[in-house]
Amino acid sequence: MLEPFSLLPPNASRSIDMEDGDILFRQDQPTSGLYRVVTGCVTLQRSSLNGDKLTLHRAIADGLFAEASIFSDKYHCDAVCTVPGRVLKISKADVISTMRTNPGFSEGFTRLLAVQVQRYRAHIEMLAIGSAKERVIAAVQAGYFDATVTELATRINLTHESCYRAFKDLCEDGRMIRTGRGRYQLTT
Amino acid sequence: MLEPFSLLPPNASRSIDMEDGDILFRQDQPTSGLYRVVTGCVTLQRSSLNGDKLTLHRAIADGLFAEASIFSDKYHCDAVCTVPGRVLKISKADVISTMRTNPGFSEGFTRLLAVQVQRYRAHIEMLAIGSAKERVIAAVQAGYFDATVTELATRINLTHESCYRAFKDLCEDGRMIRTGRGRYQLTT
DNA sequence: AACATCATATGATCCAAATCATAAAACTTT
DNA sequence: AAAGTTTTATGATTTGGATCATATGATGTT
Repeated sequence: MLEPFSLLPPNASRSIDMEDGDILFRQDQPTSGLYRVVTGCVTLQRSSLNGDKLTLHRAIADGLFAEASIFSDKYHCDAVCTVPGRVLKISKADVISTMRTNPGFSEGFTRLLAVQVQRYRAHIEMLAIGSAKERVIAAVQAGYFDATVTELATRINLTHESCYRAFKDLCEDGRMIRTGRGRYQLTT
Repeated sequence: MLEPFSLLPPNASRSIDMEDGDILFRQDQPTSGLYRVVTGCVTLQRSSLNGDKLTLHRAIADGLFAEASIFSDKYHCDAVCTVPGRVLKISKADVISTMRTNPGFSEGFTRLLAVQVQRYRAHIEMLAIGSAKERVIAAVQAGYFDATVTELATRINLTHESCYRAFKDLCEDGRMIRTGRGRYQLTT
């Protein structure tokens, strides 16, 4: 995918190192930009009236967050660093002005969001699959199994134990084959 | 939310009645537009090499689908009617030309997608909540409980039985109150 | 080289949600 | 008014995934 943010002026983004617990923005603060995670993790959360926190998103490497801030006066949640690392802050003013002057950027940004919508929908359908085995199959078909079994498991709301067992059972069923330690692939 | 599609020329969309099993488009067909469901349900699915189908999305009343077709030459999945009803087909050519000539439309469309991304992320985090009771609480806080308990249950991947029991337990815990038959609301 | 950490892997046990069953109230439809 | 359907509701039972425990190979650090 073409990266629309490369079309922004060179000084539109700023690198920010973050420590555990650092707050990038708070709910109701005026919006100043969107972010891209380079390393680490940022958790977006909203505090309810009584005090308990609702996690809205956890952004990890290469993930954008607060895209909607471009269209809003205030951030609608808090952004807290939960794994130390680095983020790129992308200036709202620059995004807006570039959107108005550069149709390529505007279209690229819109496409990027459209593709994300597509992926999230597919992901939500995958999470609706009741059986661990079938969910693992769907996830592998969707190309989710690019790294470790543990990471795959977390992504599809399974424990790593259940995920290993699903792989094992699927191999016994002949629907997958073990190609090495922690390596499984679909048959057919 | 402002409805960007109201900015399209009057003849940009076309109403289509659909019966169960009707196919609105097939994978690899050239893209001609995106759709809005008026009534009924359209399932987007991709057929894998062996033959079994992977559901990517089920669009219901007021839901848009195939937004990414605007940026793609071919549909990347099949769209099949699974509950009879009616859809509005929105012409790709008109969307593209309006995006290029009307900044308000372009911005509105982008915002619409950004808000959807936001919602889907929050939804995915909600589905990661292990306990039925906590998931129900999060769903109610997010404003999901606007209709029936059964509908809420389906949205958050619970059976209606488990959802009723969660409500009951939460009332016993004093975290919710029953305000009538099938009516529950948060305390605090 | 020694040590720590992480991913892989599987066995044993537990438990919460699914499933199955039933029923009454509410609401459609005929 | 009767019949059918949907929603609400809860009890009994089952089961699949979570949890807990353990171990080994791989990787990374001092």
